[in-house]
Amino acid sequence: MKDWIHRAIGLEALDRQSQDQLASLNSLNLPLGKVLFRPGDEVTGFVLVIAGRVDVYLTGHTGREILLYSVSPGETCVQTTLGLLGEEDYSAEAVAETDIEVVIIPKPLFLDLLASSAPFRTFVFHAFASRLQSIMHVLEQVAFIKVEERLISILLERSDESGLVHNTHQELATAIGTAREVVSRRLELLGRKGLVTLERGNIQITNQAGLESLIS
Amino acid sequence: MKDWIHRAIGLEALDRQSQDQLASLNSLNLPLGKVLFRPGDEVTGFVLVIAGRVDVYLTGHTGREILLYSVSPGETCVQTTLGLLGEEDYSAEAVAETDIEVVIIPKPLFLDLLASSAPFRTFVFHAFASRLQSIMHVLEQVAFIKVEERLISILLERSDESGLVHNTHQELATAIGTAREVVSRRLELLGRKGLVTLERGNIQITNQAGLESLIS
DNA sequence: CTGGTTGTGTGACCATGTCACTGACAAATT
DNA sequence: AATTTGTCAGTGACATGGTCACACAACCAG
Repeated sequence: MKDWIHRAIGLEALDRQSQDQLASLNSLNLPLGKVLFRPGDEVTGFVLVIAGRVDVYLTGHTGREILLYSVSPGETCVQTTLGLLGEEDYSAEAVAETDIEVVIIPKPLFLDLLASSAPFRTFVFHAFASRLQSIMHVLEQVAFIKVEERLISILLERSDESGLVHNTHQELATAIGTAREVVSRRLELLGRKGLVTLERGNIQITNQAGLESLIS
Repeated sequence: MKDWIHRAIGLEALDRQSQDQLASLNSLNLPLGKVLFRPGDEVTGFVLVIAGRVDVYLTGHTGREILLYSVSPGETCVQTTLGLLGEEDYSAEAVAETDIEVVIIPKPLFLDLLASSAPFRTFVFHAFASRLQSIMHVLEQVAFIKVEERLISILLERSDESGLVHNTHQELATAIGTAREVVSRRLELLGRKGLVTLERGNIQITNQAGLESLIS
């Protein structure tokens, strides 16, 4: 039994037979910054993240990007599933945000498992459902929620215990689907209100309660 | 064998056993305007549209709405699948845009079919995949494409042979995720350019080529 | 015909996205 | 140590888009 199966959160519940079928696959280690796929690439297998984090972005023709979702260990990239089931090529871009370890299940084995293993099916369906949910959430945010609110949410979400957010303005802008300048201006306003302090490359939250009171 | 199974595009390819299991269900006729579900409703079954059209909207807190997708005969509402598989309640609203005929497959039977019938599984997966794709398309439009372009697209898409679009400004606004006033203004501009003429309740395209030249 | 309802037009105003820069800072190189 | 290069952040000007508050016109039912 390959080590990665034990470490693949969500898969340890798999039936014996499926585990055996997966046992022949080896996991790959890839470095931070590695692009797993780009728009237009053909889908060749089902990507499962074992360790690290992969972010999936949608890119507009202007070059602006928006974060669709992050893939954590034990999760899969739905784009992949989409391609395998719907015969569509990728329309988004996936980038390793940390060093990562992934397993790629080739299309034939994937389809085979899907047909033969109820637990695997459940795993795939649930992944699918939760991604769709989260993409709808992104859509809701972009379509209906003001930048300030989205910005505050992402700041709170990404801050560590001491309230430090280690992100550039550009990264935050991408995460919430707006332009860098807009983030800069908003952050400056939040700074003036005494809620955050700014330095190159990171933002320090100085009044978390104050920020929380500004969102829904 | 119930009549609706013959008329359910996409399901006639189903295996015999599944058809038998479905045969006990009756289709429902519902009138235009009927709300199939609202945000927060619990998901009780898998909804399959046999005839007519159902539109699914996402509603923001401001009351503004955006069209996620339309469900045509033979298609299903993914929201439903999402709820059945992910245990989430509905987050969108589905409204019958015409008189409709639908079949509701109760959750237990749905799960049963999913486990036992490969064709049914394929059907569900493909529906799922294509919806996800289309929702990503909506997100892309809303996040990156200007209103004028989206408006022209929807006009061309909804015009009949003679170039008539039978929609109110509000309906168009909802379809592309903007406000009615914005549509009114844009249409007026298009009118001034001699590309369309406006009347209460519909828009007549007078220069299709001209419109087409304005989009990507 | 008349009052209610629905669809449209408009001005004002703020929020956001884009463009074109400037300057600040840091790491790598002379 | 000085210089170059690349990344980050700040800023003004401007166009587009979203919201609010109305006015008004067209339609429908009684």
